[in-house]
Amino acid sequence: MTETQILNYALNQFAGIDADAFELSAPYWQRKTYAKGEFYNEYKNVCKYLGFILDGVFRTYYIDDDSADEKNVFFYSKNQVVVAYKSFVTQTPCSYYTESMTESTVLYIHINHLNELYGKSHDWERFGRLVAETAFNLAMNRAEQFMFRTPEQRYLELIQNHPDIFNNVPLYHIASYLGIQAPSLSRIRKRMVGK
Amino acid sequence: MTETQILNYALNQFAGIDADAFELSAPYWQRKTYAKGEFYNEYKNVCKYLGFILDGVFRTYYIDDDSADEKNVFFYSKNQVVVAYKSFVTQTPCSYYTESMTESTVLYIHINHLNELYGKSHDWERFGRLVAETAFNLAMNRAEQFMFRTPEQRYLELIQNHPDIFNNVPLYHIASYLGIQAPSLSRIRKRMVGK
DNA sequence: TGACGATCTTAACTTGGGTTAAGAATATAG
DNA sequence: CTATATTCTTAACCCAAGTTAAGATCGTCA
Repeated sequence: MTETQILNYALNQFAGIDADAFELSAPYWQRKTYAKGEFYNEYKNVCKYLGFILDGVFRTYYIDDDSADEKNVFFYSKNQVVVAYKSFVTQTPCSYYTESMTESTVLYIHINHLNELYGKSHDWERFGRLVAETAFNLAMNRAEQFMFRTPEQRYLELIQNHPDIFNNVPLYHIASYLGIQAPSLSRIRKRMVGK
Repeated sequence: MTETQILNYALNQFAGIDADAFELSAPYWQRKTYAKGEFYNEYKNVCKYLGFILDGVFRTYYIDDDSADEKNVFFYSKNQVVVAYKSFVTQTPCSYYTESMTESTVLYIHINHLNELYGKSHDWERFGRLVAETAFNLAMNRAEQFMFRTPEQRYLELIQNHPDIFNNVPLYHIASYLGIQAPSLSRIRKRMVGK
Protein backbone atom coordinates (compact mmCIF):
# COMPACT_ATOMS: atom_id res chain seq x y z
CA MET A 1 0.00 0.00 0.00
CA THR A 2 1.11 3.53 -0.68
CA GLU A 3 1.15 6.02 2.16
CA THR A 4 -1.92 7.74 0.69
CA GLN A 5 -3.78 4.44 0.66
CA ILE A 6 -2.81 3.83 4.28
CA LEU A 7 -4.17 7.26 5.21
CA ASN A 8 -7.33 6.69 3.18
CA TYR A 9 -7.91 3.39 4.89
CA ALA A 10 -7.24 4.78 8.36
CA LEU A 11 -9.56 7.77 7.87
CA ASN A 12 -12.26 5.45 6.65
CA GLN A 13 -11.83 3.23 9.69
CA PHE A 14 -11.74 6.16 12.09
CA ALA A 15 -14.55 8.32 10.75
CA GLY A 16 -16.08 6.63 7.75
CA ILE A 17 -14.40 9.03 5.35
CA ASP A 18 -15.44 7.70 1.94
CA ALA A 19 -13.52 7.81 -1.33
CA ASP A 20 -15.09 11.08 -2.48
CA ALA A 21 -14.47 12.85 0.81
CA PHE A 22 -10.91 11.60 0.84
CA GLU A 23 -10.46 12.90 -2.70
CA LEU A 24 -11.44 16.37 -1.47
CA SER A 25 -8.67 16.30 1.10
CA ALA A 26 -5.98 14.65 -1.00
CA PRO A 27 -4.30 17.87 -2.22
CA TYR A 28 -3.96 19.16 1.34
CA TRP A 29 -2.00 16.40 3.00
CA GLN A 30 1.74 16.88 3.27
CA ARG A 31 4.40 14.44 4.27
CA LYS A 32 7.16 15.12 6.77
CA THR A 33 9.79 13.05 8.50
CA TYR A 34 10.93 13.88 12.01
CA ALA A 35 14.30 13.12 13.52
CA LYS A 36 14.46 11.75 17.03
CA GLY A 37 13.99 14.71 19.38
CA GLU A 38 12.56 17.02 16.74
CA PHE A 39 9.55 19.06 17.83
CA TYR A 40 6.11 18.62 16.37
CA ASN A 41 4.97 21.68 18.29
CA GLU A 42 6.70 23.75 20.94
CA TYR A 43 5.67 25.49 24.13
CA LYS A 44 4.02 28.84 23.37
CA ASN A 45 3.55 27.97 19.70
CA VAL A 46 0.10 27.74 18.20
CA CYS A 47 -0.45 24.27 16.77
CA LYS A 48 -1.53 24.71 13.15
CA TYR A 49 -1.38 21.14 11.91
CA LEU A 50 -3.14 17.91 12.60
CA GLY A 51 -0.90 14.95 11.88
CA PHE A 52 -1.43 11.30 11.11
CA ILE A 53 1.47 9.10 12.20
CA LEU A 54 2.63 6.67 9.54
CA ASP A 55 5.50 5.54 11.69
CA GLY A 56 7.18 6.50 14.93
CA VAL A 57 6.27 7.59 18.45
CA PHE A 58 5.62 11.09 19.76
CA ARG A 59 5.17 12.43 23.27
CA THR A 60 3.81 15.62 24.68
CA TYR A 61 5.35 16.77 27.92
CA TYR A 62 5.10 19.55 30.42
CA ILE A 63 7.97 21.38 32.07
CA ASP A 64 7.31 22.09 35.70
CA ASP A 65 8.45 25.53 36.80
CA ASP A 66 9.50 24.38 40.27
CA SER A 67 10.72 20.85 39.83
CA ALA A 68 12.19 21.74 36.42
CA ASP A 69 11.81 18.21 35.14
CA GLU A 70 9.69 16.97 32.28
CA LYS A 71 6.37 15.23 32.83
CA ASN A 72 5.04 13.14 29.99
CA VAL A 73 1.38 13.78 29.30
CA PHE A 74 0.54 11.76 26.19
CA PHE A 75 2.16 9.29 23.87
CA TYR A 76 1.03 8.92 20.26
CA SER A 77 2.09 6.13 17.96
CA LYS A 78 1.58 4.59 14.53
CA ASN A 79 -1.83 5.12 12.89
CA GLN A 80 -2.86 7.67 15.48
CA VAL A 81 -3.52 11.37 15.22
CA VAL A 82 -0.90 13.66 16.74
CA VAL A 83 -2.00 17.18 17.58
CA ALA A 84 -1.87 19.66 20.45
CA TYR A 85 -5.62 19.54 20.59
CA LYS A 86 -6.57 22.55 22.69
CA SER A 87 -4.04 24.80 20.99
CA PHE A 88 -5.22 23.53 17.61
CA VAL A 89 -8.96 24.07 18.07
CA THR A 90 -8.66 27.40 19.85
CA GLN A 91 -5.57 28.55 17.92
CA THR A 92 -3.91 29.68 21.12
CA PRO A 93 -0.34 29.10 22.36
CA CYS A 94 0.36 25.61 23.62
CA SER A 95 1.36 24.83 27.22
CA TYR A 96 3.30 21.77 26.18
CA TYR A 97 6.08 20.48 24.04
CA THR A 98 5.34 17.72 21.57
CA GLU A 99 8.36 15.93 20.13
CA SER A 100 9.24 12.88 18.17
CA MET A 101 10.87 10.15 20.26
CA THR A 102 12.02 8.16 17.24
CA GLU A 103 12.57 8.67 13.56
CA SER A 104 8.99 9.33 12.47
CA THR A 105 6.90 9.91 9.39
CA VAL A 106 3.73 11.98 9.43
CA LEU A 107 1.07 13.11 7.01
CA TYR A 108 -0.35 16.42 8.15
CA ILE A 109 -3.02 18.92 7.18
CA HIS A 110 -3.32 22.63 7.96
CA ILE A 111 -6.18 23.80 10.16
CA ASN A 112 -7.46 26.15 7.46
CA HIS A 113 -7.77 23.30 5.01
CA LEU A 114 -9.49 21.16 7.61
CA ASN A 115 -11.98 23.92 8.34
CA GLU A 116 -12.59 24.15 4.61
CA LEU A 117 -13.32 20.43 4.47
CA TYR A 118 -15.76 20.75 7.38
CA GLY A 119 -17.85 23.07 5.25
CA LYS A 120 -17.68 20.86 2.19
CA SER A 121 -18.62 17.44 3.49
CA HIS A 122 -20.53 15.76 6.26
CA ASP A 123 -17.89 13.06 6.39
CA TRP A 124 -15.35 15.65 7.39
CA GLU A 125 -17.69 17.25 9.89
CA ARG A 126 -18.00 13.84 11.49
CA PHE A 127 -14.24 13.53 11.44
CA GLY A 128 -13.97 16.83 13.35
CA ARG A 129 -16.44 15.63 15.92
CA LEU A 130 -14.63 12.32 16.34
CA VAL A 131 -11.29 14.05 16.80
CA ALA A 132 -12.94 16.12 19.54
CA GLU A 133 -14.30 12.98 21.19
CA THR A 134 -10.93 11.28 20.90
CA ALA A 135 -9.26 14.24 22.57
CA PHE A 136 -11.84 14.20 25.34
CA ASN A 137 -11.40 10.46 25.86
CA LEU A 138 -7.64 10.82 25.94
CA ALA A 139 -7.82 13.50 28.63
CA MET A 140 -10.54 11.73 30.60
CA ASN A 141 -8.68 8.41 30.53
CA ARG A 142 -5.61 10.17 31.80
CA ALA A 143 -7.56 11.75 34.66
CA GLU A 144 -9.12 8.38 35.50
CA GLN A 145 -5.76 6.66 35.56
CA PHE A 146 -4.63 9.01 38.29
CA MET A 147 -7.90 9.22 40.19
CA PHE A 148 -8.72 5.52 40.32
CA ARG A 149 -5.55 3.50 39.77
CA THR A 150 -2.31 2.93 41.63
CA PRO A 151 1.02 3.39 39.84
CA GLU A 152 1.31 -0.39 39.60
CA GLN A 153 -2.11 -0.68 37.97
CA ARG A 154 -1.25 2.11 35.56
CA TYR A 155 1.94 0.28 34.63
CA LEU A 156 0.12 -2.97 33.96
CA GLU A 157 -2.54 -1.25 31.88
CA LEU A 158 0.08 0.50 29.78
CA ILE A 159 1.79 -2.81 28.99
CA GLN A 160 -1.57 -4.39 28.19
CA ASN A 161 -3.07 -1.61 26.11
CA HIS A 162 -0.01 -0.03 24.52
CA PRO A 163 2.75 -2.60 24.11
CA ASP A 164 3.90 -0.67 21.03
CA ILE A 165 4.72 2.30 23.25
CA PHE A 166 6.15 0.22 26.05
CA ASN A 167 8.50 -1.50 23.63
CA ASN A 168 9.76 1.65 21.97
CA VAL A 169 10.30 4.04 24.83
CA PRO A 170 12.94 4.13 27.59
CA LEU A 171 11.66 3.21 31.03
CA TYR A 172 12.33 6.60 32.56
CA HIS A 173 9.87 8.07 30.07
CA ILE A 174 7.35 5.43 31.05
CA ALA A 175 7.88 6.31 34.71
CA SER A 176 7.28 9.97 33.98
CA TYR A 177 4.08 9.08 32.12
CA LEU A 178 2.93 7.00 35.09
CA GLY A 179 3.55 9.94 37.41
CA ILE A 180 6.43 8.38 39.34
CA GLN A 181 10.24 8.48 39.42
CA ALA A 182 12.42 5.92 37.69
CA PRO A 183 13.54 4.20 40.93
CA SER A 184 9.89 3.69 41.90
CA LEU A 185 9.18 2.00 38.61
CA SER A 186 12.16 -0.27 39.19
CA ARG A 187 10.76 -1.21 42.59
CA ILE A 188 7.35 -1.92 41.11
CA ARG A 189 8.88 -4.15 38.47
CA LYS A 190 10.90 -5.96 41.11
CA ARG A 191 7.86 -6.47 43.34
CA MET A 192 5.95 -7.91 40.41
CA VAL A 193 8.51 -10.60 39.62
CA GLY A 194 7.20 -12.57 42.58
CA LYS A 195 3.71 -12.68 41.11
CA MET B 1 -34.95 38.31 36.57
CA THR B 2 -37.08 35.31 35.81
CA GLU B 3 -35.40 31.93 35.53
CA THR B 4 -35.86 32.02 31.77
CA GLN B 5 -34.11 35.37 31.61
CA ILE B 6 -31.26 34.01 33.71
CA LEU B 7 -30.91 31.09 31.30
CA ASN B 8 -31.11 33.39 28.29
CA TYR B 9 -28.41 35.60 29.72
CA ALA B 10 -26.16 32.68 30.65
CA LEU B 11 -26.47 31.06 27.21
CA ASN B 12 -25.66 34.35 25.58
CA GLN B 13 -22.59 34.76 27.76
CA PHE B 14 -21.45 31.21 27.23
CA ALA B 15 -22.03 30.77 23.50
CA GLY B 16 -23.44 34.00 22.10
CA ILE B 17 -26.92 32.52 21.81
CA ASP B 18 -28.99 35.44 20.55
CA ALA B 19 -32.64 36.24 21.23
CA ASP B 20 -33.91 34.43 18.13
CA ALA B 21 -31.89 31.31 18.82
CA PHE B 22 -33.02 31.30 22.42
CA GLU B 23 -36.63 31.63 21.26
CA LEU B 24 -36.18 28.44 19.23
CA SER B 25 -35.15 26.55 22.34
CA ALA B 26 -37.61 28.08 24.78
CA PRO B 27 -40.33 25.41 24.48
CA TYR B 28 -37.81 22.64 25.19
CA TRP B 29 -36.43 23.69 28.54
CA GLN B 30 -37.95 22.06 31.59
CA ARG B 31 -37.53 22.94 35.22
CA LYS B 32 -36.77 20.44 37.96
CA THR B 33 -35.81 20.64 41.61
CA TYR B 34 -33.55 18.04 43.17
CA ALA B 35 -33.52 17.03 46.82
CA LYS B 36 -30.18 16.59 48.52
CA GLY B 37 -28.87 13.17 47.48
CA GLU B 38 -31.17 12.81 44.49
CA PHE B 39 -29.54 11.49 41.32
CA TYR B 40 -29.18 13.53 38.18
CA ASN B 41 -27.95 10.41 36.39
CA GLU B 42 -27.06 6.96 37.69
CA TYR B 43 -24.42 4.38 36.93
CA LYS B 44 -25.36 2.36 33.82
CA ASN B 45 -28.02 4.87 32.80
CA VAL B 46 -27.75 6.73 29.54
CA CYS B 47 -27.70 10.47 30.19
CA LYS B 48 -30.46 12.02 28.08
CA TYR B 49 -30.51 15.55 29.44
CA LEU B 50 -28.20 18.49 29.55
CA GLY B 51 -28.90 20.66 32.57
CA PHE B 52 -28.23 24.25 33.51
CA ILE B 53 -27.91 24.78 37.26
CA LEU B 54 -29.95 27.69 38.58
CA ASP B 55 -29.01 26.85 42.13
CA GLY B 56 -27.28 24.10 44.05
CA VAL B 57 -24.20 21.88 43.76
CA PHE B 58 -23.85 18.52 42.02
CA ARG B 59 -21.06 15.98 42.01
CA THR B 60 -20.22 13.05 39.84
CA TYR B 61 -18.45 10.19 41.54
CA TYR B 62 -17.04 6.81 40.79
CA ILE B 63 -17.40 3.69 42.89
CA ASP B 64 -14.24 1.65 43.00
CA ASP B 65 -14.82 -2.09 42.77
CA ASP B 66 -11.96 -2.94 45.12
CA SER B 67 -11.82 -0.11 47.60
CA ALA B 68 -15.62 0.18 47.55
CA ASP B 69 -15.53 3.86 48.42
CA GLU B 70 -16.68 6.79 46.36
CA LYS B 71 -14.26 8.99 44.45
CA ASN B 72 -15.49 12.42 43.46
CA VAL B 73 -14.67 13.26 39.87
CA PHE B 74 -16.36 16.60 39.16
CA PHE B 75 -18.31 19.25 41.00
CA TYR B 76 -20.80 21.50 39.21
CA SER B 77 -22.39 24.58 40.70
CA LYS B 78 -24.63 27.54 39.99
CA ASN B 79 -24.71 28.82 36.39
CA GLN B 80 -22.83 25.82 35.11
CA VAL B 81 -23.86 22.99 32.84
CA VAL B 82 -24.36 19.60 34.49
CA VAL B 83 -24.23 16.57 32.21
CA ALA B 84 -22.57 13.16 32.03
CA TYR B 85 -20.80 14.29 28.92
CA LYS B 86 -19.50 11.10 27.36
CA SER B 87 -22.71 9.21 28.08
CA PHE B 88 -24.70 12.13 26.68
CA VAL B 89 -22.87 12.57 23.38
CA THR B 90 -22.47 8.87 22.66
CA GLN B 91 -25.78 7.84 24.26
CA THR B 92 -24.10 4.98 26.06
CA PRO B 93 -24.42 3.88 29.72
CA CYS B 94 -22.61 6.06 32.20
CA SER B 95 -19.73 4.83 34.39
CA TYR B 96 -20.53 7.32 37.12
CA TYR B 97 -23.18 8.54 39.47
CA THR B 98 -24.15 12.21 39.36
CA GLU B 99 -26.13 13.46 42.31
CA SER B 100 -27.31 16.65 43.89
CA MET B 101 -25.40 17.55 47.06
CA THR B 102 -27.87 20.24 48.09
CA GLU B 103 -31.41 21.28 47.30
CA SER B 104 -30.98 22.26 43.66
CA THR B 105 -32.88 23.76 40.76
CA VAL B 106 -32.09 22.91 37.16
CA LEU B 107 -33.35 23.80 33.71
CA TYR B 108 -32.76 20.90 31.36
CA ILE B 109 -33.18 20.00 27.71
CA HIS B 110 -33.49 16.60 26.03
CA ILE B 111 -30.72 15.48 23.70
CA ASN B 112 -33.18 15.04 20.82
CA HIS B 113 -34.28 18.64 21.13
CA LEU B 114 -30.71 19.79 21.33
CA ASN B 115 -29.83 17.86 18.18
CA GLU B 116 -32.83 19.48 16.53
CA LEU B 117 -31.53 22.92 17.48
CA TYR B 118 -28.07 22.09 16.09
CA GLY B 119 -29.71 21.66 12.69
CA LYS B 120 -31.73 24.83 12.95
CA SER B 121 -29.20 27.42 14.00
CA HIS B 122 -25.51 28.19 13.87
CA ASP B 123 -25.74 29.66 17.36
CA TRP B 124 -26.75 26.29 18.66
CA GLU B 125 -24.08 24.50 16.65
CA ARG B 126 -21.57 26.77 18.34
CA PHE B 127 -23.14 25.96 21.67
CA GLY B 128 -22.60 22.26 20.99
CA ARG B 129 -18.98 22.84 20.12
CA LEU B 130 -18.43 24.93 23.23
CA VAL B 131 -19.98 22.29 25.46
CA ALA B 132 -17.56 19.81 23.89
CA GLU B 133 -14.63 22.13 24.57
CA THR B 134 -15.81 22.72 28.12
CA ALA B 135 -15.99 18.98 28.71
CA PHE B 136 -12.50 18.54 27.30
CA ASN B 137 -11.14 21.35 29.47
CA LEU B 138 -12.80 19.92 32.55
CA ALA B 139 -11.23 16.50 31.95
CA MET B 140 -7.85 17.94 30.96
CA ASN B 141 -7.72 20.23 33.99
CA ARG B 142 -8.48 17.27 36.19
CA ALA B 143 -5.67 15.25 34.61
CA GLU B 144 -3.29 18.19 34.99
CA GLN B 145 -4.17 18.63 38.65
CA PHE B 146 -3.03 15.08 39.32
CA MET B 147 -0.05 15.03 36.96
CA PHE B 148 1.50 18.35 37.93
CA ARG B 149 0.28 19.35 41.38
CA THR B 150 0.65 18.04 44.91
CA PRO B 151 -2.46 17.46 47.04
CA GLU B 152 -1.67 20.68 48.90
CA GLN B 153 -1.49 22.66 45.65
CA ARG B 154 -4.75 21.11 44.50
CA TYR B 155 -6.36 22.13 47.76
CA LEU B 156 -5.18 25.74 47.47
CA GLU B 157 -6.32 25.98 43.86
CA LEU B 158 -9.75 24.66 44.74
CA ILE B 159 -10.18 27.31 47.44
CA GLN B 160 -8.94 29.99 45.05
CA ASN B 161 -10.91 29.01 41.97
CA HIS B 162 -14.05 27.48 43.45
CA PRO B 163 -14.83 29.03 46.82
CA ASP B 164 -18.53 28.41 46.11
CA ILE B 165 -17.88 24.69 46.09
CA PHE B 166 -15.48 24.78 49.02
CA ASN B 167 -18.04 26.62 51.11
CA ASN B 168 -20.94 24.32 50.35
CA VAL B 169 -19.44 20.87 50.54
CA PRO B 170 -18.24 18.79 53.51
CA LEU B 171 -14.48 18.42 53.76
CA TYR B 172 -14.48 14.67 53.26
CA HIS B 173 -15.98 15.26 49.83
CA ILE B 174 -13.27 17.80 49.11
CA ALA B 175 -10.65 15.27 50.21
CA SER B 176 -12.10 12.67 47.86
CA TYR B 177 -12.04 15.18 45.01
CA LEU B 178 -8.40 15.96 45.78
CA GLY B 179 -7.56 12.27 45.66
CA ILE B 180 -6.70 11.87 49.33
CA GLN B 181 -8.31 10.65 52.57
CA ALA B 182 -9.95 12.94 55.08
CA PRO B 183 -7.16 12.61 57.68
CA SER B 184 -4.61 13.67 55.05
CA LEU B 185 -6.60 16.79 54.28
CA SER B 186 -6.68 17.58 57.99
CA ARG B 187 -2.90 17.23 58.12
CA ILE B 188 -2.49 19.50 55.12
CA ARG B 189 -4.72 22.12 56.70
CA LYS B 190 -2.80 21.88 59.95
CA ARG B 191 0.56 22.17 58.16
CA MET B 192 -0.69 25.28 56.38
CA VAL B 193 -1.65 27.15 59.54
CA GLY B 194 2.02 27.86 60.08
CA LYS B 195 2.31 29.64 56.74
C1' DT C 1 36.08 -5.59 20.64
C1' DG C 2 36.59 -2.13 23.72
C1' DA C 3 35.12 2.13 25.45
C1' DC C 4 31.82 5.48 26.12
C1' DG C 5 27.25 7.10 26.91
C1' DA C 6 22.73 5.95 27.92
C1' DT C 7 19.69 3.46 30.63
C1' DC C 8 18.29 0.74 34.49
C1' DT C 9 18.61 -0.94 39.14
C1' DT C 10 19.80 -0.73 43.88
C1' DA C 11 20.58 1.13 48.48
C1' DA C 12 19.70 4.21 52.40
C1' DC C 13 17.16 7.52 54.08
C1' DT C 14 13.23 10.96 54.18
C1' DT C 15 8.62 12.29 53.60
C1' DG C 16 3.81 12.13 53.17
C1' DG C 17 -0.39 9.68 52.49
C1' DG C 18 -3.24 5.34 53.95
C1' DT C 19 -5.58 3.07 57.63
C1' DT C 20 -8.06 2.56 61.80
C1' DA C 21 -10.04 4.03 65.68
C1' DA C 22 -10.90 7.39 69.09
C1' DG C 23 -12.31 11.70 70.43
C1' DA C 24 -13.52 16.76 69.59
C1' DA C 25 -16.31 20.03 67.39
C1' DT C 26 -20.25 21.29 64.98
C1' DA C 27 -25.17 20.93 63.27
C1' DT C 28 -29.64 19.59 63.65
C1' DA C 29 -33.77 18.14 65.53
C1' DG C 30 -36.82 17.25 69.21
C1' DC D 1 -31.32 23.53 75.35
C1' DT D 2 -30.12 19.08 75.40
C1' DA D 3 -29.47 14.73 72.67
C1' DT D 4 -28.00 12.83 68.64
C1' DA D 5 -25.90 12.51 64.30
C1' DT D 6 -22.68 14.35 61.34
C1' DT D 7 -18.37 16.08 60.40
C1' DC D 8 -13.63 17.04 61.45
C1' DT D 9 -9.33 16.27 63.73
C1' DT D 10 -5.84 13.64 65.97
C1' DA D 11 -2.81 9.79 67.06
C1' DA D 12 -0.04 5.70 66.00
C1' DC D 13 1.62 2.79 62.90
C1' DC D 14 2.50 1.15 58.15
C1' DC D 15 3.94 1.45 53.56
C1' DA D 16 5.02 3.35 49.04
C1' DA D 17 7.13 6.91 46.58
C1' DG D 18 10.72 10.74 46.55
C1' DT D 19 15.60 11.78 46.63
C1' DT D 20 20.35 11.16 45.85
C1' DA D 21 24.11 8.81 44.54
C1' DA D 22 26.45 4.73 43.29
C1' DG D 23 26.92 0.89 40.55
C1' DA D 24 25.33 -2.50 37.01
C1' DT D 25 23.80 -3.32 32.47
C1' DC D 26 23.00 -2.45 27.79
C1' DG D 27 23.91 -0.41 23.11
C1' DT D 28 26.47 1.60 19.86
C1' DC D 29 30.05 3.02 17.24
C1' DA D 30 34.91 3.79 16.31
